[in-house]
Amino acid sequence: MTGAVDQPRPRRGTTRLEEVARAAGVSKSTVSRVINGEPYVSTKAREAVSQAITRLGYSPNQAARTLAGNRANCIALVVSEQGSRVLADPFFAGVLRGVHGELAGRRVQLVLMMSKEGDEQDLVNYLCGGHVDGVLVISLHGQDPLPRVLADAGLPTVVGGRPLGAAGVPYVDSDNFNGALEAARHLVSSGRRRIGTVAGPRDMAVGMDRLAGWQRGLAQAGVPADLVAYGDFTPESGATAMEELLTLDPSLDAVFVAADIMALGALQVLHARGRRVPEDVAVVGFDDLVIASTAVPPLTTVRQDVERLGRTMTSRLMSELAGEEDLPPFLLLPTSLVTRVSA
Amino acid sequence: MTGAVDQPRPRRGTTRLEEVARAAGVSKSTVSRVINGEPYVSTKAREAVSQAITRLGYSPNQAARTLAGNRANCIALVVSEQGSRVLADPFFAGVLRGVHGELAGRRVQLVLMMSKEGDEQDLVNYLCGGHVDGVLVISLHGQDPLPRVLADAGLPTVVGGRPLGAAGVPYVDSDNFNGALEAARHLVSSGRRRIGTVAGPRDMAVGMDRLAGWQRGLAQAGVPADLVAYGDFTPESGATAMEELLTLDPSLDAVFVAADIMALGALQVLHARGRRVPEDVAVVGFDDLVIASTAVPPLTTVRQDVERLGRTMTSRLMSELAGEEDLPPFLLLPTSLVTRVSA
DNA sequence: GCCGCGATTGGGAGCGCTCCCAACACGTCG
DNA sequence: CGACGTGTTGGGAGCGCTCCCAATCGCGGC
Repeated sequence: MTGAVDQPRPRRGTTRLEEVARAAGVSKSTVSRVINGEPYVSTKAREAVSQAITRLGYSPNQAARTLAGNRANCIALVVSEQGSRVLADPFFAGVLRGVHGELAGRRVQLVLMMSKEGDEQDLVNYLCGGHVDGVLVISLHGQDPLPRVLADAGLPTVVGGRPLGAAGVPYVDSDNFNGALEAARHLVSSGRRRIGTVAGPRDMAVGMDRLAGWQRGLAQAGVPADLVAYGDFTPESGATAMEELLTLDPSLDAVFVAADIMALGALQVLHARGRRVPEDVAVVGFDDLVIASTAVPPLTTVRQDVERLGRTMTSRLMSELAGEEDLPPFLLLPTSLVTRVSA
Repeated sequence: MTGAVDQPRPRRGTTRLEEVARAAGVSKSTVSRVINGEPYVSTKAREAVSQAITRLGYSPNQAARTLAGNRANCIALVVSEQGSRVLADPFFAGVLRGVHGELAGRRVQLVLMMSKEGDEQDLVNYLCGGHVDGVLVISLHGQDPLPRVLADAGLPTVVGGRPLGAAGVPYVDSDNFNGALEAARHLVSSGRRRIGTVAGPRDMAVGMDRLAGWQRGLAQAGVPADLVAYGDFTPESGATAMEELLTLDPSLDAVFVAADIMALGALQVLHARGRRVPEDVAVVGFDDLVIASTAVPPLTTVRQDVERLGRTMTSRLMSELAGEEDLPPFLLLPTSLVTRVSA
């Protein structure tokens, strides 16, 4: 009916904890203690159990542990499906790698969930239903209420990227503001004076933070920050925004594009309009995607370490789950300017 | 000790099946039947239960279902960490989206696992330990024994991308051969005669299949297929291979690059060597990544639908889990040439 | 009017594990 | 010398669900 797995295959020949106990000549309790690294087990018993486990190829039944222990040994990574998929791809893959790397060695599984329009309630029910110990949310669009809801339900939650609609929920983000600030300074210090920006969407913190950094950088240098166009993290929107900027001020001599993927579109337009990069117009991107180095010309950009973002989110969550106190309400990861040819 | 979650929080206030039963005025059994869409429930009872579920926000405890039902309601997506990460990114994200989309509506969770050097045995133990009902493997490198091992252990397994080392395990792949064939034909029919290729690694089926398709295409036209250089699905390797080809035959007038990401490197080299694209050298890529359209010039390429690959893998696996018989041993998904500027 | 059979329902035994508690073996201390 | 720790062990009650089996309810046919 639901299309679920409905073929109840015969019980697989899994070795059970009890068999390990028998093989090691101890009780179930002792085996359990060894598995969970608890104290109060003699060295002798511990070794006997370890050997039995290896010999039998025993792997504890997660479902049973979860059920009995009231602990899922499992965290969820939730991705809001809304927002630009284009942005999502390399970003998401990087975060995922970080999350997974940080989880390696801990006996914690990762389940992946994507929130879709309409099934938010199902998602919340599931997450709050004790199936997971904590949640990592990658919130792509601004006012997503999900982190707030989860946190209010008492479920440990860490958000990737500053959430606009969930003040108070711990988050980890790249230092978008200072990255953009550095980009602006770089352009100013290389003698540019009419500096525009292709900003990200107004409803995303990442867009606003990079815009704010750019503004501050120009303001500090006494350069006007009036050339602003908005895109949505697609190449096409980058192209459109670039055309807007050229219309606003044909004498523009530099542009900070708030994402490499949009910078590709911008470069195309500059190319088509006969502007040489970097001679006529300098371009700085953001993210340092793989393709930044193969752009024509190779793109100067602000590097953010997305994999580290994933790792940091995870370790922050695990610390909370381990009961650590006085954890920071947010963490900002450093960004750095990568100078190539375009600026 | 293991760094696992070790704070046994107090039991969360989850509503249980029994409470639903009481609220609906029926027995646990009846509620269970409703949840699982089983027959032999009166309309009246079914409705009462449904209402109670909604009202109480009930979500069944997966751990308990798994434990009792001997069925995990969960499949694993395993990614071999080896192989090019660059290739992995957009490919992986696309597959994942497909898998997830296909799973939507089925009560099946997706857990993500990456195989790392050294912990293969743990992975196999875990997967074969009854924690998952089936496995999707994205096998990036050639002779990975994992699919074979899983299949031999009786665990339903579907591989994404033709596996070299696991004959007999069902797989889904894009039709790399015919895609490359079409690319070669396109180049021939546009008058090119010295056509090279930047092939993928020799130990990956995707590399060999695309190479074979290109060879066949040229052979059918009576054009020599002697200009071959190999890359590893990174832009840098694409650049190096392109230089090789130019050295092999400076009069080359077209190149089929077996991946867009390598094509970017190739374009850079052609640019640097003063060859105009497509006037002097035509370039066809493969994959149709987002960045293909923003390359300079926009890249003609063979499109493969990675998301559909993920969907197809999943539905194939679910069919098997549902006990369907006579399922195809493999499935090839069509590819199509997307003509832009570069060829 | 009684029987049989299909449609429905309820009861309860586990699934494999964790965790609480009691039991025991040694010391040491008063 | 007995009371009292500290370290170590085993036993057994559930965790929330599924699934088997038995009980019940109609209802048409003989």
